[in-house]
Amino acid sequence: MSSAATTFCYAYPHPAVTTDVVLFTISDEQLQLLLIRRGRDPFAGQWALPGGFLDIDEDLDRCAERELEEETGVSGLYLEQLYTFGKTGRDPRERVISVAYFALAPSERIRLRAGDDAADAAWFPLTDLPQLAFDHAEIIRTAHQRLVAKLDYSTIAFQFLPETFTLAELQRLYEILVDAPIDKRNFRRWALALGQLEETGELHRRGSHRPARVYRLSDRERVTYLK
Amino acid sequence: MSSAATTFCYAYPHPAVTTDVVLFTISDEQLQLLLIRRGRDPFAGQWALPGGFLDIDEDLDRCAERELEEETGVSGLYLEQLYTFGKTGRDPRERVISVAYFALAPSERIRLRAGDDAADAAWFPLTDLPQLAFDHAEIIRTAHQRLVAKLDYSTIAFQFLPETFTLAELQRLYEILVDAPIDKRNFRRWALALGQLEETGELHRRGSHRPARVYRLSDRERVTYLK
DNA sequence: TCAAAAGTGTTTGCTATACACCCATGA
DNA sequence: TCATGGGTGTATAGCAAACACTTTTGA
Repeated sequence: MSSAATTFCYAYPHPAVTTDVVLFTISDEQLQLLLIRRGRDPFAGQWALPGGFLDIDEDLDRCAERELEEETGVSGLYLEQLYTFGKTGRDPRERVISVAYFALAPSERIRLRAGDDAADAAWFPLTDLPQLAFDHAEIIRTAHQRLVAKLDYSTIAFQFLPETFTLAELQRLYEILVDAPIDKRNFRRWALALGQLEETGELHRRGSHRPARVYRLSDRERVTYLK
Repeated sequence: MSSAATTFCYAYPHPAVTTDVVLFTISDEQLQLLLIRRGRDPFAGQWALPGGFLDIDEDLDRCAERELEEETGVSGLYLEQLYTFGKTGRDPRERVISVAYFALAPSERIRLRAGDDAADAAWFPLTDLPQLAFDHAEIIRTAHQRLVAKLDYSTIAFQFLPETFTLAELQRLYEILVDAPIDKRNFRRWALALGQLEETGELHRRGSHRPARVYRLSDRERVTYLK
């Protein structure tokens, strides 16, 4: 960032290290992810994952967290290391090792930051992505696979939920993620049996029909592994 | 390695990148892993995972493969990226990001290379490890967790098998890994139902009892995911 | 009173587990 | 013929999947 004339020298060549974050959310009844339009070369004007260079005295996780905060203004999102991408030639400037993370956000929590470093930031449906810079298409594929795999054996999807929600909303969330209808009675039995939902006592009145009970997660931070 | 007076300079500080490999095998009826005694500082004389610095024009996977070959003399082992460890201060010399891999070897395939770069190399039972350099104890913990998790939903354990084997040997392998006895009939039904074993036609005569049928994997490379 | 979504149990098939005896061999 | 490990089937319980009607509300 600072272009002082200082340089940093080593006895043998060092790669640069970055973190890139695949931030998923559900909005508009679709799985979407956050992309940034690049302001400068390489790939100026193209869309890319939010990310950037690791500070030399900064932990990897913290770097990913920071990138996420810079783009979204939100902290405390679910964030997990995904995979490290390091093929030679993946960045035309120099050798770059990218430690990729994936993150999940409840949709309404995020109001994208205007302006900032990145020229532009926007949500894209996973099914309709623009052309991407670097090997970011591959990183996204890997992240999506991981997300889908984890649906089966963890409660990770609950990280998409707002503070409070109804069982119908939870079910709809899962239907979007697995892209298939789910049986209502089986789903509700499963969800309640997890023992992680508690009723708020409120009722959600929406239209001319029976109101829905409102739930919250008993431990918002916790992602449990099933079976 | 070459201590020419050349230096490599950058406009901002770069961390070093290494790969470290957790190589498991089964031998002596125990899960064991390969450690190297460090020849030089830091941690000279202490045991550590095999690993080393990434060459600037070398792919990450290739780097891990190379380290493995250098230590064991064997190539073509099962090798998978595990996790990237990058806490500040994990190496006292400079900032080092380590991309850890885990690898599995059939026991008899490995004759450790004498001498070489590393002062010494040896197998240690997971249950009886020496003090370890850097954060390698944590890396090993992570690798072991991953191995155990994968037993449940993949055929990864087959990578521990020699070219040919009997069902009793396969069962014994699993019993060691899960550290519990397994029902013989259920196990054999499960193993054969996978459709990945083929009889060689040979019989294994060992002692004064009925000889065992000998099997091989129908596709040695393939690790399948169950369910 | 009607339309619309919320809420609720039971039956059925499948998969995982428990369990005990005969077989083939070498000594 | 005996000791040793190799090889085989069936019954049962627990879980996942299929399936339809009643309740509550606002208009």
